[in-house]
Amino acid sequence: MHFVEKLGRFTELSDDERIALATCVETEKVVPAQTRLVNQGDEYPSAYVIERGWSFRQRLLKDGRRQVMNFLVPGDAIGFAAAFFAHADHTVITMTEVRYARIDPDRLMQVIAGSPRLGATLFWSTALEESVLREHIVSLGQRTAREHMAHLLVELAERVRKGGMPEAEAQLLPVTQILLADVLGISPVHTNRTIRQLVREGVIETSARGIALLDEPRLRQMSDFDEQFLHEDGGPDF
Amino acid sequence: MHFVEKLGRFTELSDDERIALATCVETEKVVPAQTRLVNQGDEYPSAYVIERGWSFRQRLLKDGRRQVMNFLVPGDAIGFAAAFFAHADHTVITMTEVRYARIDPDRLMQVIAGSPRLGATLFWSTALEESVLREHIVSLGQRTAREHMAHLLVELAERVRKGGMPEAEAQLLPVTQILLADVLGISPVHTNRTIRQLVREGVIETSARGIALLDEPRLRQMSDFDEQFLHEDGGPDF
DNA sequence: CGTGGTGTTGAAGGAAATCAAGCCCGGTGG
DNA sequence: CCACCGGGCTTGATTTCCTTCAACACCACG
Repeated sequence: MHFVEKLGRFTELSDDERIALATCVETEKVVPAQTRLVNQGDEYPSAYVIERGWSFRQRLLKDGRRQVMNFLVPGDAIGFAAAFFAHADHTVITMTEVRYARIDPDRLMQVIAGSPRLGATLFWSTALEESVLREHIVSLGQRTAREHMAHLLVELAERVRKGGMPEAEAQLLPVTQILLADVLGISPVHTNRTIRQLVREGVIETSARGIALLDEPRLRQMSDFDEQFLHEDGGPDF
Repeated sequence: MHFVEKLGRFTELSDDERIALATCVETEKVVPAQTRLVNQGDEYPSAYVIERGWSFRQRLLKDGRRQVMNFLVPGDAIGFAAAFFAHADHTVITMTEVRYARIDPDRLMQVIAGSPRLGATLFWSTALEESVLREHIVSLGQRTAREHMAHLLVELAERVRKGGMPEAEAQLLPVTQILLADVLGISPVHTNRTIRQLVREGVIETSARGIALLDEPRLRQMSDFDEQFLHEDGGPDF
């Protein structure tokens, strides 16, 4: 029930609200790495909430270039707003084994109708996601590859910490460098050089399974990380 | 009442809903160009809807670099979701004289509580905005300066067309090249060279007051513009 | 009639892409 | 068992795109 917990972190939910929310959760499912949860161009399948593991959103251009939008960690939602659209404009792929819950959109609508506070809270969590997108825009437009990389790593560490991912998994970002290149909008070769440099400086560490942070304070400093952008400064005001 | 009209384009609103929405609109105000409607770091002032003119959102880094997130055209909303946050993480500045309406958030909340359909519609319009941000990420990450510029121009032409801006204004994007540089994430000099090239090719035209499109089909083609991303394919499904 | 913001263009330097080659490692099949 | 293969990682050399620096023209404005 990460979904209920996540919203509960924003607003103090009553027991009634918790119970009502829980009735929206349908089946839970576990899928292996490299599974497509949503397919660009297809009809939007449904609404989901990630409960365990890593995934990411990507968008393909006609000539094969791809851009990775963001990563999804436990507590993140898929398709709450986007489900309004006829077709998905992006693909969601799992990077590890992932457990997720299907949410019944109609039921959710009913629940919200009964509790505007819940609606506002949901709205809030969408706004938070938008904030992450905006920060990505800033990174792509203004930060150097090095700064962008550092910023991304700190952001993920932060989000994962709040998302209730088990400590062991949270320490390690399970990405290939090719994937990372398409997040940062740079070539795989340059991604590699940037990573190697950060490793030489001792702020990160690489292994076969991914990237681990060694010196988060320095990463924050070199990326000019703004504590405020994940908006820990409060949820909706009632 | 562009606000009501805009939402009305997504969903068939009843007269009651229209009237209820209209009661949320407080004062209307007209401000000159270069006015700050929202200030990064300040408390979020309120919620607004743009009714006439051009503005943009920007975010400043500590060292002075700035990134422009997106442009705001008539019908666009400011601060509906973001007002939940304690502090604004960006600044909004007008580029022309702008007329906007203040929306009473509390009143809006009440109205939504009385009509979940309205809430969903508002939610939908937020999702649409997010879609524009995602496209900006794709452009920054994957497209060349030339492609990005072409894509931006077509996107704005399209949005402005749907936003009910007067034909005369809609034809002209009132930007300085320095501003455009901070949208595209490139230097002013390179922005200039990119523009000059497009002018030489005869697809756009510049004047003291801004940029005008001459050959939209070619711009679409060179930017691989995807008709679908502004999601004309339908609003919320009831 | 200066003055500052904007636009324009050339020249030089730097960041990142591309091209190319070799490595490690896990999987697969002879 | 090991040869082979493919995917990801690493590094050097070269090229391309974009930045930076610099100079000047233009024009709106005080």
